[in-house]
Amino acid sequence: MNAIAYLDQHFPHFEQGLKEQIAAHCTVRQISAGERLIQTGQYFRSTMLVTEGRLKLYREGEEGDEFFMYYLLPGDACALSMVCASRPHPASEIMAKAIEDSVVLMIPLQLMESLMQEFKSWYSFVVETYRSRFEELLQIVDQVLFKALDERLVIYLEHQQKALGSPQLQLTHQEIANDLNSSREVISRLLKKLEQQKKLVLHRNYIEILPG
Amino acid sequence: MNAIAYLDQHFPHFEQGLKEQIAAHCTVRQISAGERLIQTGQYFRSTMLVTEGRLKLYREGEEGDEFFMYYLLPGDACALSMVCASRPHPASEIMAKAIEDSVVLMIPLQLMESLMQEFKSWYSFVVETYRSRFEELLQIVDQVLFKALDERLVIYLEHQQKALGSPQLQLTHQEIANDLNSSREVISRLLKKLEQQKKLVLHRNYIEILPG
DNA sequence: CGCCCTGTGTGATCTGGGTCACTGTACTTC
DNA sequence: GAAGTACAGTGACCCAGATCACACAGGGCG
Repeated sequence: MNAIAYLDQHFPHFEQGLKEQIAAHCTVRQISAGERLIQTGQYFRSTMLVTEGRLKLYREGEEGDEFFMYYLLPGDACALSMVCASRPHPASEIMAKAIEDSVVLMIPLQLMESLMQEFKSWYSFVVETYRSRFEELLQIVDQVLFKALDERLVIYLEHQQKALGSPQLQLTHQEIANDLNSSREVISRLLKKLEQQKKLVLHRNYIEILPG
Repeated sequence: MNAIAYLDQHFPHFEQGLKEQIAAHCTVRQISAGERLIQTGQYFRSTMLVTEGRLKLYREGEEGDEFFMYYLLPGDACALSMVCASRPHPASEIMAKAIEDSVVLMIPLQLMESLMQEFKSWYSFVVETYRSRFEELLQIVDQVLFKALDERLVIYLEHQQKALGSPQLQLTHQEIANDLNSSREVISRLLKKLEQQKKLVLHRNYIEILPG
């Protein structure tokens, strides 16, 4: 599948000319499940549009802790690759990992400015991407600040359900603990509590969210 | 003082035409010390440029908790007013408070897009503002996530010193506790510890940061 | 001067959640 | 089917930080 076809499929609201320009200059990159896309401490040289698969975006702490922030799904752009990219900068401090085989279009940064000026739909897309990531980040800030772990866990599970599009979540307790920067035992206990409250059922290797 | 004069003083890198356009459409707003500028739950209708004074920007939790995020100083723009503004949106969930008598230029949102297209210096300014606030927010996230309170307090004090431009910080322990979403007693104890480490001297109503 | 009010110091206690040390249970591989 | 290897459950313990309950100091003001 070529760049234009991907763009048609996941970015249908882009003008034709915009799609052509992107296609002419971008490179299509395949990422296999488990692979890391952005490494902490690495420069950006391109903006990324996700067209296939599912990526998880993490914030990395200094001691190698990883904290899950959000998913990138087809049709999404990595706001960070736009933002941090805009000028040379020491370290990105974020990390993206593909959890499925994925495809991203890499748009060289130099193109950004002219696309912004030439195409209204690109301008709005970029601004909207900024806006929504910014807001997401704000959400994260006050979850971490103001909410206890049990509440954060519930929100996390809801997120997963939405992003994965299924009430069966293929997650181990250990993974959840990593994503929330907590520990397995604590997550196990909290999950058990939620099970008792009939909000979910625990199985081996997956969790079933009950509706309601 | 009129808008052009303010712009000349604090935004000298703007093109002349840009300054004129802004001056022609913005309104100059005076805010007195202690006044709140943005209320949680309120829509934005303009982007703000700070030209005088000092504003503190808070994130508000659901139960009325306030968490200090950063200062807005002359020459700064409120990234949030750009971001959230870009489309009607339920609630801002952030709050700005003037700690000195301040002046801001309010630029109507409709102007944004044409300014972006017409003026390179405006485009870079906006992108750079996004970038730096985004990064600040990321810093905040991992401070809160990965650092203990004593370390966060040190960072906070450094911030204050930089933003206020003086090693005498006119802050009560209670204020600091509010800003860090902690409690007075804990802050008092930690400050005492820092005093014992000769990093600062505690006085009534102000804290003196020792160099080094 | 005594009164009050704001800011500060300090101990006692409580609790969420992290850590340690296990046990138990499925599933895989040979 | 035995052994090894993820995953999951559970108790005991610890600690940062919150909360409570004070006591006290300085500064204004009648």
